[in-house]
Amino acid sequence: MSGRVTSTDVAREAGLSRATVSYVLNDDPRQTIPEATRQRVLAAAERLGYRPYGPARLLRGARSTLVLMLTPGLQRATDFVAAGIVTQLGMALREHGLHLVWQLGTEDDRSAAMDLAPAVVLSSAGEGEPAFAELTQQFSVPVLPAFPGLPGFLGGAAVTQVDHLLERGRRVLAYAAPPRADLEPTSEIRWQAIVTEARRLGLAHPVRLTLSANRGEATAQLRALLAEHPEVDGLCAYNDEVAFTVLAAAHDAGIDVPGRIAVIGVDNHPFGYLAVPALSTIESDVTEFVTAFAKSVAQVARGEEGRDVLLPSSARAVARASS
Amino acid sequence: MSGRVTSTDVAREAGLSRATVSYVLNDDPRQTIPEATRQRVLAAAERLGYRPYGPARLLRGARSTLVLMLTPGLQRATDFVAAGIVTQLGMALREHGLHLVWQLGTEDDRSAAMDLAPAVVLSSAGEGEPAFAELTQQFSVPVLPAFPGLPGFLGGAAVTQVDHLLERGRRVLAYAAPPRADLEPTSEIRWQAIVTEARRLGLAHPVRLTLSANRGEATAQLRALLAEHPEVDGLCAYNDEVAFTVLAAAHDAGIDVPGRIAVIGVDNHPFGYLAVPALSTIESDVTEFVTAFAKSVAQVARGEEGRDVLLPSSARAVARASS
DNA sequence: CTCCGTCGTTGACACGTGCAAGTAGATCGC
DNA sequence: GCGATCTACTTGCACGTGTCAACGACGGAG
Repeated sequence: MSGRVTSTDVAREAGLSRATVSYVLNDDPRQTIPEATRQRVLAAAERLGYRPYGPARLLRGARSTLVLMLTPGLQRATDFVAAGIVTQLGMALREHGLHLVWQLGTEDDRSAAMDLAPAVVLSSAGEGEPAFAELTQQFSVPVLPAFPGLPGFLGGAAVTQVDHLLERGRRVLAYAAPPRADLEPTSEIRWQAIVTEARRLGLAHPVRLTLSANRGEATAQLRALLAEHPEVDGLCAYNDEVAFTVLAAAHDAGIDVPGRIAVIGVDNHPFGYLAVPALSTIESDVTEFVTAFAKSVAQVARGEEGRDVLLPSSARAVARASS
Repeated sequence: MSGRVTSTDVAREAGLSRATVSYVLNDDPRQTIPEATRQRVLAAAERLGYRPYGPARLLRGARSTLVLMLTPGLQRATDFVAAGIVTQLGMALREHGLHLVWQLGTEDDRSAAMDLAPAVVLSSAGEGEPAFAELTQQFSVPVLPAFPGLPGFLGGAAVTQVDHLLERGRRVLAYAAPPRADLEPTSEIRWQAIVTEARRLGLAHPVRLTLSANRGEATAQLRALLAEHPEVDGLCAYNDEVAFTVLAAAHDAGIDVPGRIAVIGVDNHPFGYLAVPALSTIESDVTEFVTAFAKSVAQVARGEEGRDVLLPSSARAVARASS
């Protein structure tokens, strides 16, 4: 590396020592520096385009400003919820002087974070999972769950779905699960929450259906479901994508929504507003979570014990034409 | 930092010098090391859980394995195209020994990359934009456009839209632009490509419409458009989100799609398959771009001159019920 | 004039690593 | 038998930074 401008260069340019330069640029309050030399250093630094070299200051013992977020890839369109949280979190952390960087892909790639030496690592793996403990060991850095309290968050949305359909006068519910096997754990949480809430409200035990991703098959499945369970009049979908599948199937089967059956999704995907009929859904306001979580992460980054923050377990129904 | 295990610790544990430890762990081919000591070092390192400290090796002059991607936040659901490219690129770069990290948000935050000292920076800003030159100056690191040849990419999709509608027997086209002002530059590229292709094919000059995000307003707009231009029988949407708006408006207005007007979007959003009617769209295969681009980035990271790689300007029509 | 405190500045060290150069001891060539 | 080569290591420097302790100058107090 020949091209790097070091603080030694600045010192030479300003005709001062490197120490003085360092004191000026970090404006160390314990040092008294006359305005004249201050300006001299600043001018020299500006002239040379000096930028302190991160690795060197880290080596010296400075705390990193980096927060590393580890998640699997963004394959599905519905991952936009997580993407939104990450985006917001990045902005919130910036106000604490921290910088969020995001690494997609398999989490077992340990060498990744070596070069960047983050202050904190956020992992999408839940706190209980084995991958989590492994990470803590791998980095010599605190590891936090990226989405703490996720089960409550997921369950809360499902509960709100049931409450909303009850308000709309529905009494016998179905649950549409996604076809992807890797979503099974989350789907199970939603399903259990729906079952529990239905029981609490004195409703009939809900019917569960794993909906095909194929439109024709989904149509047949929906027809069969309503034939077999004619009393079903409301449907909670795993998320808006599954809800879209239900709407498409209902349209193709000539089933009236919400006349014959009411449908509600989760996520408040922007396309839901444009569905036929417009899709009712559940929206979760995560802004207060994000700000609280950012503060907690900042504490951990400073070496303190971070306060526990959980994703909100309450959610809001967005009522549209499909329910 | 008390807790860090250094190579000195490993050396002491193995009863050898630090240099030997370094040679073993980096298996330096210029050194001959007997298997016995080799194992001794490896065992000691394993026992202590030693992980070399990235900043220190960077300081020593090692090349960083990090590639920093800078883009604005992922707000809109349609950003999933970019998200997909980023995900794929991350995997491709890993095969070159590089690690992609992604920072969302405003690009003017220069201090961000300081701590992580990347080998290359990828900016979503186009090569021509002023922000681009600024970045190159700010980092002392090569900056590449994250999506090179974006105009051709965008135009190619639009051209394919026109060709497809012509194949379907449509002769007079409309173009539906998005309401967001920040998309205007991209939208203009699409519009120009459509105009040019229509002229080349001897079609009438297309009609341009900036569609409201409000469903009711969009319905009125679409009605007015078809009343004013009764000869219009095909519509190219800016992307699938706008196309969804068109489909919703057509449904609400009682306009038959594709009977009265054929509609085609861009992006191949997964929800398009579930639209009413199923949305025709344009799909671009970026895998060969991604692999070629990853190779180019790896060259630049090694200090060589990277070969120019462009996003594909050709695209494929996905024909569904809406056209 | 001497002593001492303050101000402004500097030399020197440490952080953890990679690698060039050097060094004992063993082995080889003649 | 003795220098030359080779093996298996070690000593030591450099990377760029933050900061402690020291140091000269200077001015005021006695």
